[in-house]
Amino acid sequence: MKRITVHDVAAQAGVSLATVDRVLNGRRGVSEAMSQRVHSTIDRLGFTRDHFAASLATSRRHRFAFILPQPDGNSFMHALHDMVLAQNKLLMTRRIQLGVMTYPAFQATALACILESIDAQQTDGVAVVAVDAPRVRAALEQLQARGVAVITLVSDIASAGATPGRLHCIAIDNVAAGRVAGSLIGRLNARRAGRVAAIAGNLTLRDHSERHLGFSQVIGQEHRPLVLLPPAEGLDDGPATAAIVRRLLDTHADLIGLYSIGAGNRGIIAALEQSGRQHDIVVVGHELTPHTRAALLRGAFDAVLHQSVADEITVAVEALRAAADGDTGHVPAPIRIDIFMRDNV
Amino acid sequence: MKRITVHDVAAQAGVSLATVDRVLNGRRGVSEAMSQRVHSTIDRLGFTRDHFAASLATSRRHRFAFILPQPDGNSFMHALHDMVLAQNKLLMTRRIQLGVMTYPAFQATALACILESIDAQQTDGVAVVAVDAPRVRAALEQLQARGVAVITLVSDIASAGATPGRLHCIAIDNVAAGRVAGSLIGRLNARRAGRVAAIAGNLTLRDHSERHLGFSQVIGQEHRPLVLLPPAEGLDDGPATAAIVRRLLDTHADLIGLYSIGAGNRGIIAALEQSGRQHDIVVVGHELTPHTRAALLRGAFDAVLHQSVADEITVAVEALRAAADGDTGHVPAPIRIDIFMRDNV
DNA sequence: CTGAAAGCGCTAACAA
DNA sequence: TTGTTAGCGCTTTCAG
Repeated sequence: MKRITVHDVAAQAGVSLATVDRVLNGRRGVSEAMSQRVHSTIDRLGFTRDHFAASLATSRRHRFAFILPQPDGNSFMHALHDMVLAQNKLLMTRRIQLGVMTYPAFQATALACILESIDAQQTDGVAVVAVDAPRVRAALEQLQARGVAVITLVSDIASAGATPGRLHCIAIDNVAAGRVAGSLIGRLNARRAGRVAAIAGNLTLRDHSERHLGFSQVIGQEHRPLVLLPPAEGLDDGPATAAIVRRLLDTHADLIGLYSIGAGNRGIIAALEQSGRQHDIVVVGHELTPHTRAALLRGAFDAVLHQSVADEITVAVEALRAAADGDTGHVPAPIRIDIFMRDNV
Repeated sequence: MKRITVHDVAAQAGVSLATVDRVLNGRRGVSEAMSQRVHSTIDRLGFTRDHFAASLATSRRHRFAFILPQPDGNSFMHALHDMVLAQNKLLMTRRIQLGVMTYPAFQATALACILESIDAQQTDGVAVVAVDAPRVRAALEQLQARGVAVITLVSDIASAGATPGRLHCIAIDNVAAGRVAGSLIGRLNARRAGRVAAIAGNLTLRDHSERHLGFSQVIGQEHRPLVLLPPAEGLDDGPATAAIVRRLLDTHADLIGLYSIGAGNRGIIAALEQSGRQHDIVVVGHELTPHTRAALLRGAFDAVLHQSVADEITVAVEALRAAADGDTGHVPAPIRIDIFMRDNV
């Protein structure tokens, strides 16, 4: 019960190894007749290419750059950062090297500068947590023109016109996430009326604005007893979000729902718990971190919407590898919106 | 910028390839001094073993058997079945072969017979959706004694005594899942009182009984306005579960919560929608299938708890491979409890 | 206990 | 257009 190899195929088809290889990899330089013959013996023998041998023979290496905002106090970005480094260790054995570069959060110019400085010779692909700005978009198109595969991660850029600016966007469906938050806050407040608020980091980020869109759709259309306040921006900063929450609590005695669209959850949790009103307000946030997890367990948060950092890195690397190997037609797996509540954290 | 290979390590350490290989794979027959020397040069040079070459050189193949209940009308089991076959195609290229065997659902004896008939020579590992019964347990221990790696999938067996009966259990935390269901039904019924019911397939299955345990804990301890009815068993059968639901609806005008612990969701959905009371009752079920998904979108179901079939197969295969390669110390990744609601399906 | 040499199955120069 | 031939980096006999 031996394995069927290219040798067997070559012998059976009466051709050489090289011909089999050409057919197998769809390379040109094979006559139609030969190609047919090889193909038919391939599936007559039930041959399947050995992935390990193939990878060994092509001594190809890949270098991918991950460009992320500086984590600062942002646990999610911190986790993303760490996960890239962790994956890098594992991927070494598979001939893939990951590098990380960071830019100050929200700073389109800084991000663009980094993108513009990337050496296309040294880099096969780039995954970027994008800031949606013209210069960033231009830099990404430039990179693609120089043969670097580009995907956005977590937050996308606008795709105006014909050229998409990036190959894929690896992220959750943020409008849907906002809708989930809206439904949760609406339904957990069933038979109750009052105001609800949403706090974003920065509404120029596409992920934040998309979440807000979905949220306001659901609250506005399906939960009429709830009144949505105008969105606030806390720049993903703990003290800033805490101040916003304190102001909301002071101003609105009837606040019964709060959606934390971005980061800065530590500030939100602190301000809520200081007020003692955390159990009267349904709170939904994003990204499971030690802080949001603890808040869920204490009942300060009611749900946390999450995107698996591990999945995102895996899918991103896979997409970059496919692109670098010229495998068009690769469709990256969608990233699930995970809902965490007290009992499944 | 060449890759560092075993040759480099051997040369630098002044030993032969074979010696490097021995220390690399922790094989015996190397003096302590040699071992030290090789180890130090390995991390001096920052050598990492090339996964592809290693796999190619060891022409090892693995055959794993998946033993599942017959899907019949059970969409989840059907998906599991299909996923094993799909993964089998992909894994062929990685020298892993997956086989599927089925037994009539719930039938411990039939399952035991299959397990007892497995050829330990032909099989490196077994993943089984278990029925918890003494003879099944004995058969699994027997298999392990004959050198076959055994893991349970989705539903576990009791682990009495010292010998665990299986190496790992790849499944969600079913008690936690039941708790999530309880919290959802309790909280979505806030400020309301009434009865809630749970319908299992068969409470002798550990996954079903664990879910029921978690559910009754939360309802009993945290949602006092809700009264939990005794559990019903529908044998994962559509018509049977439909009949149960109809009886519940007739008997209890104040039914406001329903937890579908097992399968047979099609029957539950049909009976609910026939009654027209589906929007007055908070319904939580398990496993996202075309039917439960549609029910979520229509509002007949309020939430679906899900275990990713793809993840489970992947983790199971990885665990079996590790076991077959003698890699004790491998810890399989936990399976997440996914919560799906209308907007994130 | 250590070393030399022959593959694993596929790919890619280089010839023909 | 087709064939020949030498590896890719590691493992594994089989001698020493």
